[in-house]
Amino acid sequence: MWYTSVVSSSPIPPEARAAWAAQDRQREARPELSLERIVEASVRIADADGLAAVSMARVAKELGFATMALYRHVGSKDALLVHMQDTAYGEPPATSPSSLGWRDGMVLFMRGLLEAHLKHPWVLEIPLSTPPLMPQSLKWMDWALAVMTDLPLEPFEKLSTMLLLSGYARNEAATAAMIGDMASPQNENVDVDFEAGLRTLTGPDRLPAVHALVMSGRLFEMPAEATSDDGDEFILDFGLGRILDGLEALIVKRKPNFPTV
Amino acid sequence: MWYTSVVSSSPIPPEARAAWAAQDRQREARPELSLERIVEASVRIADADGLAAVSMARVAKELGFATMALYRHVGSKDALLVHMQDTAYGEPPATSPSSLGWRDGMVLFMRGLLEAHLKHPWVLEIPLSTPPLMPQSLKWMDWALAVMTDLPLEPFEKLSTMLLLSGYARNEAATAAMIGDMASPQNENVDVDFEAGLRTLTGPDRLPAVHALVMSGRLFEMPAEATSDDGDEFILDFGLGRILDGLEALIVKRKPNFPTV
DNA sequence: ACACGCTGCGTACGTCATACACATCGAAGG
DNA sequence: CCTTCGATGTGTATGACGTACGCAGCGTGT
Repeated sequence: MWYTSVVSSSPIPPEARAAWAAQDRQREARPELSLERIVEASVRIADADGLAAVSMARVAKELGFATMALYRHVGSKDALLVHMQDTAYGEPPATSPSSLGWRDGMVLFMRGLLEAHLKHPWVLEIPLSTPPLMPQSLKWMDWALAVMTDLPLEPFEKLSTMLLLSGYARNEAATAAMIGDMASPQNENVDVDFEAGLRTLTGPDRLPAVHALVMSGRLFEMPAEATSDDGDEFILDFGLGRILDGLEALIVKRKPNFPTV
Repeated sequence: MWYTSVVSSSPIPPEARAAWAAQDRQREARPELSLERIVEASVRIADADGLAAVSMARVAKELGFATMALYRHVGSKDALLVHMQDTAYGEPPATSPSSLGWRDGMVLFMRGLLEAHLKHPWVLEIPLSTPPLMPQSLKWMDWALAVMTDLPLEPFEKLSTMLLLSGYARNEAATAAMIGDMASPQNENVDVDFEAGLRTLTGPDRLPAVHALVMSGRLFEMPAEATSDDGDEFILDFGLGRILDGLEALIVKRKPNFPTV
């Protein structure tokens, strides 16, 4: 209290003070700290150097602020991670969901989420800890539910379907990160280490089923038939095809004449 | 060198030295440090106090050794986490996989893995970073592949199916941890917070599809029809049913007469 | 003119993984 | 029996990290 009054009558003349203040303000010409800027910087760091490189200190330095300044906007590092996660999902497809058949729509949904995960692989290191109530999560959710509007499914079933496919996308991304694109269209790009590992760890008596599989020599061979026989579609991920076929089975059981596109 | 000779002719008489050595050996009556004991202690701590409580210091104290002693057996904390993860999976079902129909078998596979995750929820916080070459992972994999031995599927497809279902189990566990058993048979035990959150965050213009769904008031109502009409099966998780139906569709396309049990 | 609240800052603390040098001990080999 | 060696356990020290806390400066409303 008395300290401020001392400062106001300090040897520093008011002009000098104003000049310094202006300089300070210029330094504040950096666009001001905000949650958005913090999250965006964190995502940039994670994209470049991995999630482990995202420390409060590093993020602050990236923005030109002191470490503790971040806490005026984020609460905790865990909160920051949640924001990063949601940001990484990005926007759902621009295509209007109502303009698509349910099958194409759900494929687009899953593929879009998968791409988001591949673009920001570090999301896989952030555990799913909160219910999906964040903005981007909800936008994707809304998009998927819009695709399913007319399907003869209960609300609960639509929600489950959406969770099934988003979970599948996350799993595919994790599998891809682990094994190296085993399930991707171009089947050449296979991490041989996994197969070699299986080969040395198994034997006719040790994990015989795995052994038989890996010894077939065709573990990473895509069945030619797997190309969609609907016509012109490209090769689907195996699991995605199964899930959608299973959904279709339920739909036609409910409404035999329902269009299966 | 000279130091030891000084010790051997130190003021401490040989009897005393022997006595002290014996005492030391008694102290070593603790069963000796080993990878197994370290992992087991870590799992115990995680089960009791969560994964965050698992620090090298805490694990060492639990076993009565010094912190750094652990590094003679584990290499790094990340390695320890991988071991914990694999341990948490436990043993695959005791039931012989060949004694089961493929559908029952795959249900058992998924449910077993799901149970393992629910018993050790912290596995969800450990990212899947290595290809599944650890012992328990491979045992589960072998069990699932054994179930699928006679199915008319390519090796690649069997592997994909197994990954699809194990990933689904992990997702269900994550969803259960987040939302609170939404997809479980007893539909009473629902985390209302999620629904309430959706209700306040959405509106007719804001995320309309989600809004419509949550306003139906029947979001967490299980459709009565979802009880299996195959006969005596209990209510399946929705997603599991879809996946298996999709698999069945592929199977009957390959071999129309193949038994669908 | 002053008080208040908001934002940013600097210091300080406790925790963590882990590098490194050392001690102990049993086994091997002369 | 003495020496050597490799394996195992220990103690200390370091650097990074998240974050509690109190202060400073600015803008706004009285």
